[in-house]
Amino acid sequence: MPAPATSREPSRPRPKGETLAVLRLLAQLGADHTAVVLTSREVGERIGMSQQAADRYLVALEKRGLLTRSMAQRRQRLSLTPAALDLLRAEYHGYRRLFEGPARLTFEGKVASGLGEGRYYLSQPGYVVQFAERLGYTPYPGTLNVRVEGEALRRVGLVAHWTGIRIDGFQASGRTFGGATCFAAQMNGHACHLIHPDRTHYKDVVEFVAAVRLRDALPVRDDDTVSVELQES
Amino acid sequence: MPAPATSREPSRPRPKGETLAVLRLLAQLGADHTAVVLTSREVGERIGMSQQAADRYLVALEKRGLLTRSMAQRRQRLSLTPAALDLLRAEYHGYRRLFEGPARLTFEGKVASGLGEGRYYLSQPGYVVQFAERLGYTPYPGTLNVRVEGEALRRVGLVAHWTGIRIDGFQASGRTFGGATCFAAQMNGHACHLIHPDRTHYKDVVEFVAAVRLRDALPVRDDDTVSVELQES
DNA sequence: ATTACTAATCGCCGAGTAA
DNA sequence: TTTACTCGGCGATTAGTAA
Repeated sequence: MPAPATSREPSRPRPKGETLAVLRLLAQLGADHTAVVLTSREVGERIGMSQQAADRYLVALEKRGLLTRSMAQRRQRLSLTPAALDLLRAEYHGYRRLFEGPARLTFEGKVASGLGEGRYYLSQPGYVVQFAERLGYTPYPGTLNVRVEGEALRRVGLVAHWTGIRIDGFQASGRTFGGATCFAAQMNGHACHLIHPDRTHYKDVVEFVAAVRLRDALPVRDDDTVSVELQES
Repeated sequence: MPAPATSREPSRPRPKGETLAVLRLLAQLGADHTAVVLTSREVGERIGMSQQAADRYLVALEKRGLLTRSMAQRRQRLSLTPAALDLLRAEYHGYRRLFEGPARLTFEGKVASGLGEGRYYLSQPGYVVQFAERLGYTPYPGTLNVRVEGEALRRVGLVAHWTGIRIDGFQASGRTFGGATCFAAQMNGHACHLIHPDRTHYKDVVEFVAAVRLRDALPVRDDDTVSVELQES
């Protein structure tokens, strides 16, 4: 019998030991946006470990795809990968929440027409039962898509690190349906939820569900600009 | 021959292993403001370690003065000490600076008369030479004291975690002069520096130096309200 | 000088268990 | 049940070097 599908997909295994310290040091020295020239000895000194240990961390980080090393025989040029920055940002957000409380975010976007996928997914009982239970309502069977551009897109990407309401993936009809995380939102003042699928590949469109058909309730049509307020839970 | 006095006093030894993870977990569960009842097994589960390892961490944290445990024989009530929160806040600030850049802070306070100590310290050559070299000017031999109250006092306390311009301690005339950290500031629009001595015991008065006598340059007198803008470097 | 391998050592983890 | 000790094992770290 397989394990229950209650696993929380987006909670990565916590990086162990001084891995984060090394990544943070490199980021502080600018390896997040430019290549940085450092010897393993220098890295070790700053973290408080031997040259050998520092070197092993650097090698391990490269193997895990968190660090790019271009070895110039003498010295190595180090730069962090986007995955490493994601890791650091998740860590940052964990601390931020401690001292600043749940995050909020306001952005604007334009209503876009989807491909009708939303209706298909939101008619799957596996999703409906979870939405009803965890959001407190049965969503209207269809999503409202909002296209986000430019700087706002980057900000909206931060929700990937937020804690929200989990919707678990499941198997049905011989295929797999992925999980997602939901965040309470107000669109033009109307309560709804942003749906952030686990398998998101940095799109410029975000999806919303609500108890009613948002296009009628707001009301809005394609290309109308809407204002969204998000709240971490 | 002793080591050069260039040591940076306020950089603590980095906590090792999963110490920070345990502290952060406890803070997330509310141990920062209330006592939290948790078994060592529960702590271990959440961090991903055994009951024994978690227990060792709890015992070690208590020994280091970071955690208060009131053992009720069956279960322990855990609460973090201010020192632990300081540690977490320092960690938070390190990450914050990565993603948000140097911190800024604006507050108001009232000009207060000091005890004339400022003049004494600022006439010590050991300080003067460092100020001249690292601040870029020879300060007027006297500090302007500003009294801060209420919520602003808490915010000003955050500079303890900032990175600033170091002034190192030294020995002279048979006594010890402590180090300090300086931060660029604007008081009522006039450039100056806030001096944060290493040995500060949460006072409600902060000291400023400038190239000229600030009381004349602004001008201000005792009990006048001044507005200060701080900038991390 | 570097990086990074090997060997010896250290220390942390988890199992077992006492109180 | 708890907390928390001892002990065996193994992964991590450092010293010594090779390249």
